Amino acid sequence: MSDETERRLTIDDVAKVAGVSRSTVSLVLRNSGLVAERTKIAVREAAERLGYVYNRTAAIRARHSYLVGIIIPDLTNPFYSELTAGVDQVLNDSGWISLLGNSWESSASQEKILRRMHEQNVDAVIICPVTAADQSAAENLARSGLRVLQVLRRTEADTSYLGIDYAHGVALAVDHLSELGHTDIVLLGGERVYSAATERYEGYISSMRSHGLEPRHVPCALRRSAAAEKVRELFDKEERRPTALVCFNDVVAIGAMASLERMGLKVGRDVSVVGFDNVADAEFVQPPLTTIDTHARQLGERAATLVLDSIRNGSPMSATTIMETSLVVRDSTGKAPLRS
Amino acid sequence: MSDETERRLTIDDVAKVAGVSRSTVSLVLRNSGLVAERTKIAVREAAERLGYVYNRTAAIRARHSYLVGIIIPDLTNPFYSELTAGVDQVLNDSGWISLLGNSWESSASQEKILRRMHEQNVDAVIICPVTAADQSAAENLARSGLRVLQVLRRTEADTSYLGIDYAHGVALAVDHLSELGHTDIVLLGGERVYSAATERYEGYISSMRSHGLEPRHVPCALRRSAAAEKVRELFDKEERRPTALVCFNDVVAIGAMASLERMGLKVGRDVSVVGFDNVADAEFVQPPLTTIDTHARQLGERAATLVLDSIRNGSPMSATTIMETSLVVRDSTGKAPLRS
DNA sequence: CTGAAAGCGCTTACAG
DNA sequence: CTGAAAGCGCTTACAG
Repeated sequence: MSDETERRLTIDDVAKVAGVSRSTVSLVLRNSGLVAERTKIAVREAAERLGYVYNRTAAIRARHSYLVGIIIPDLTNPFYSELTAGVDQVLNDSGWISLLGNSWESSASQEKILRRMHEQNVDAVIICPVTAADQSAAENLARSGLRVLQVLRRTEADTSYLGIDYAHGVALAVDHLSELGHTDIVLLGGERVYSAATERYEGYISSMRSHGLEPRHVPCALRRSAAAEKVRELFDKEERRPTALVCFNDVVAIGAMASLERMGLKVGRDVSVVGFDNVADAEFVQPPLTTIDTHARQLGERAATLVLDSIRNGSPMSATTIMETSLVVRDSTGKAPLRS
Repeated sequence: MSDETERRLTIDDVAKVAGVSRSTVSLVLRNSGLVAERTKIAVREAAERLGYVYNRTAAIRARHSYLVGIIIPDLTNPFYSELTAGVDQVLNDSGWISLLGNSWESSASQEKILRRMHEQNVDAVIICPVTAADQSAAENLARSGLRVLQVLRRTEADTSYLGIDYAHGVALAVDHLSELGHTDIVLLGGERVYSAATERYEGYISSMRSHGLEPRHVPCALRRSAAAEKVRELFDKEERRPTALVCFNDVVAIGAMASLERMGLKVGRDVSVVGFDNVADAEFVQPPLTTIDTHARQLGERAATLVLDSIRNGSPMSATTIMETSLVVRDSTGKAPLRS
């Protein structure tokens, strides 16, 4: 049928075959109400028969690019892959497609990705900004003229924000442990200073205070291995061993649990551990992890929905949306051991 | 500085300020060697000062779109998120950007994504095709004129392929268990028929035979919960309990282990479990999981590299590339228990 | 080395 | 309802 010369078919080819003008084909392809039903059918048939593929790239005068960027710091963290899957799902269902950017917490690569997405003319970008975001990065974000929704972390940049009530989530964890009789409850994780960390921290401090307990924060990097090591140090010396750990997220909790088991401490009996996120594995580690569910998938879906509504209506997004968390009790938490 | 009327700046604006022609600006932006150094500097300064952002979308005559699609069946599986992170990394480093598509194993949505990526004029697509891929989907893939690289799964579609030596990987697992004295070794997982499943299956069968052992395959869906349930059924009755499980992947293994522990069986002593992939959590579950490392990240990097080389040189990709796996021994495997 | 002109494959008024 | 013309913001020969 077609020659070797791989020329991509154009709207004009379709027009010729269908016996209409280029404008009419264009209208049909975008499903305009202006065109007669018969004409539509003829055009669609011609396009189908020829194997024509619409070239959105050439539609530079169109209102939308149907591209939305999603920038996250670490796709490898199950929380973020879940979030990304949620975003992608909703975008796809609506005819949009996601441009992915994994920044690895590097503000340099975040900047690069952001610019490239801008160049590709994205209709919006959903971004969980890197913790090290310098002022200028934040400024650029707001000034760019891009429609941007920050998620999970809130920087100086004056854009819309979709977040989680971290403070309340941590309070749920502390309340749960306090009810079980724990008094030495350590907050594990979070070295850097950024909103998602300080909100957790403040939630922890104030809920410890409200129970009349003395807070203790042990900062650590958000990797399984770093958490494992920190916990080893923490329990190495006999004195001041906490009886419970509130972890920054499930990844930290899983690292911590592995370390405790290796030291011969039984999680859920000798030491209680609470995670944060309710990642897919949380239910299947040993013992199953008590955690604060942050509903990653729904969060992603929500982010995409907010952004799409705004794109389609040309309306601004609501400035701030906060989602609630919930406590999921499993076996990694139990009654506080008796004081020895 | 700029008015309210959010008109995006064009190359002409830059040209005017820099005092050169539009063509010259275009050449500078693409870093052509044709332009004098002084001119380049002047143009770049003007662009910078104005805050001009290149509009790649309008460059419809350019050779590349700088977009590469990556389509996977489940971003939520840590293996795929690792793979995707690898792809994204390499693409970003080279100035490309990834268009993400999560098909959720649905061939309908795979088709939609593929078409949308084609419409967006991607330079290539890296795809792990859905298992249910019908003939027509595969045909389309090959005929589309798109540059496509299939990864992990090989369909009828006649495109380049980057895969893993699954058969050998499974054989490594069986050899390991056989050396530990196991004879009742079950292959757990893989219901559907597609290359990555049959290759594992064949590797299992032939290596069991070579050890003079009787193979037994227990199909099950590739989710933690499904695996947990299948294992419960399998160990429910006293007779014919296997002493070792070779799992389709780590997700299955983690589900299986959770179930065994719940039944009071000690993994690594009563039952040995081998996973597949060496996912990040494998090292941190209890007990740490013996598994076959499929090097997901490197695989993704390799896929991106193959595709980029082909894009840049306009050369075809090598038809088939197969990567090797390696055995990682941890505590989930141990000597076969004595026959009771 | 640089610019004027034509072109890419669409969309958008506008006329009928 | 449909088509001819102009336009989008770039790139690409081509001339000098």
